[in-house]
Order: sequence, then structure tokens, then C-alpha cells
Amino acid sequence: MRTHRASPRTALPHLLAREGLRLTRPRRAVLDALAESREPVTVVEIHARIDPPRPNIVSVYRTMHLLTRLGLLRVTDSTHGSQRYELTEQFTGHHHHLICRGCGRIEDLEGCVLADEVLTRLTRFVRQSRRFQVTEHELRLFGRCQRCAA
Amino acid sequence: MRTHRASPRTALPHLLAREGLRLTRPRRAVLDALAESREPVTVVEIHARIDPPRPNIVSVYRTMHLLTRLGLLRVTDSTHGSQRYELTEQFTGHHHHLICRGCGRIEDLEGCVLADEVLTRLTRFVRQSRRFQVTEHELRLFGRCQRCAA
DNA sequence: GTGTTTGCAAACTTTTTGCATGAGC
DNA sequence: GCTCATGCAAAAAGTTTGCAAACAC
Repeated sequence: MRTHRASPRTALPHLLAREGLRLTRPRRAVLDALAESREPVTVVEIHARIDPPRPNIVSVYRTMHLLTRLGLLRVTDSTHGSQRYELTEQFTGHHHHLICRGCGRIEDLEGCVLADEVLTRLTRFVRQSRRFQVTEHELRLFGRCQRCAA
Repeated sequence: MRTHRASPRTALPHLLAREGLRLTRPRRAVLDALAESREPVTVVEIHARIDPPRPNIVSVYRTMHLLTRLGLLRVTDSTHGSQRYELTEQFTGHHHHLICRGCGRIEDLEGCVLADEVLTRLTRFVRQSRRFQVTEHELRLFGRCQRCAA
């Protein structure tokens, strides 16, 4: 059991205050819905998971942008239609994704299979040969989930 | 220099004929534009790269779907708005992506850093623990390109 | 009370669909 | 000639913007 992982509910008030921004009901509702999701979600999904009275979906779009700017959220896969977001790794822990080619569903896969040494070497190689500074990596495994394999 | 990589121009006629489908001017034009692209592209980009008389963009959308169904194309990243496609690895060779968090630009990174042994072990683990059959993997390195680092 | 945020309406962008005309085989 | 494919128009889906009213601090 891990107790050292940061909580987005705790982090948000401070980040907002620092920029003179406000902790409102829609923002709290969006963050709560995000915190309960164990896989990347769309704006429409988050909106649907908030129980009435729901904020307008436009406010959900705006909140997702804000949380992304503040570093709580990041954009991940969007292989089926719309943009998907997930909490950044300070809140979820480092993990990768299983993506079904059949139904598009995304599952989290805890942990990382890439040895530190491999990543360090790769990061240095890319920086020197391509002038590209790596800050994060993501491994996605595509295939068929149990249901779609049938 | 590699001469053993398959060519999509060669593969398409046969795949179409097999299903009673036709090799038309728009389909040839789209495939040619794809073959010239070294990074994942959007429908709008492909449409723009075809020199006039251009097919209607709706035909480009339909052709992209068709090529995907036939296994020549696959959907990759769409972290900035619209869907991106690239030729499958039988045509491009196995590679990974560098994605700039600043401008969204995607570059190809040739080759694979994951040892076969690691992949085999991972595939087996995921199949047994999650009933998920892995068919492909993709490693994405996020960060800052030279221009956006400035 | 002041300035930020929200909701609503509307614009915009991307993608899909229906249908009559045109073109491969 | 028989179908399949295209173009055009329009609809649908996803996302962004402007502005007056409402709320957090």
C-alpha cells in the first residue's frame, strides 16, 4: 500500500491561489471525477460522470485546459475520435497503456518495463543526435482485449 | 540501403482486386502522398499535398479508412486536434516517435530500443494476467524539439 | 466590491452520411 | 453494362469563443 502518492485534490487549491484563480464548484467536480478514473477519459465522459446539477460541458472543456496548464493533467491517446486526458504521473504513478484495436478501450498497466539504464542511454542519444530533450515517455501496447478477441 | 521493404504502391492493386474494389485516381494519389511522408499525417495534410486537380477531401477520408481496413495504414497519435495516420510497419520498418509538447510536431525515430526478450516477457505477462493479446507496441518520447526549447 | 468564472448561444473544425452522377473493370 | 467510387451538400460530432450574469475571495 502506497501513501506517498500526491493527491490532486490537495494540490489544486494551492496552484490556483498562486495565480489568483478560484476554486469553484465545477472545478472541484471535474477534478473529483478525474480522480476516480483509472484510465484516460474524454471531456464527454467526465461530464457524464458528474452527478447533477452538472456544470455546462463548456466549463468542463475549460477546466481540462486549465488543469493541463497547471500540470495536473496531460493529453494522452485519442485514437478513437476525441481527446483523452489523464492525471499526470505524480498522481497516478508511472504506468503504460493497453489499447484494444477492436473497441478502442484503454486499460492501465502499472509500472514500467524499461530499465532506467535503457532510458538514460536513449535520452542522451536523442538529445545529441536530434536536439530533442526528452521529458517523458509512454509505451503503448496495441492488440485485442478479451471481448474483442472472441 | 534496404531493398527488401514492401512498397504500398505494389501491394494495393492486389488487395483491392481481391475484394472486387477498384484502383482509382483518388486512391492512387492518396497512397502516393502517404508514401512520401516520413511522419504521421492528417487527412488535411494529405489532401493539401496532392497536386491539382485534387480529389474531394471526403474521398481522402474514405480512402484513409479503406487503407486502414486493408492493413496498409494505421492510426497513430492525435494529440493536437485531428487524427494522424501512418503506413504500417511492413512499409516503414519498425520505429518510434518523438513528440514535441510545444508545437505538437512528430518525428520518426528509426529502430527499436526494446530488447526482444523484454517484449516477449511483457507480451506473455499481459496475455496471462489481463487476457490481452498484444500485436504491436509503440514507444513515444515526449519533450521539446530544438525550436521549442529556445 | 472587484475580478474571475460560468452558462448560454453561436461559431468553427473535423468527420461522417445520403444520394445522384461518373468511372473502373 | 454492372457496380463501385466520387463529388457535393448537409448533418453530426467535437471544440472554441464572446458576452452578460453569477460567484469566489
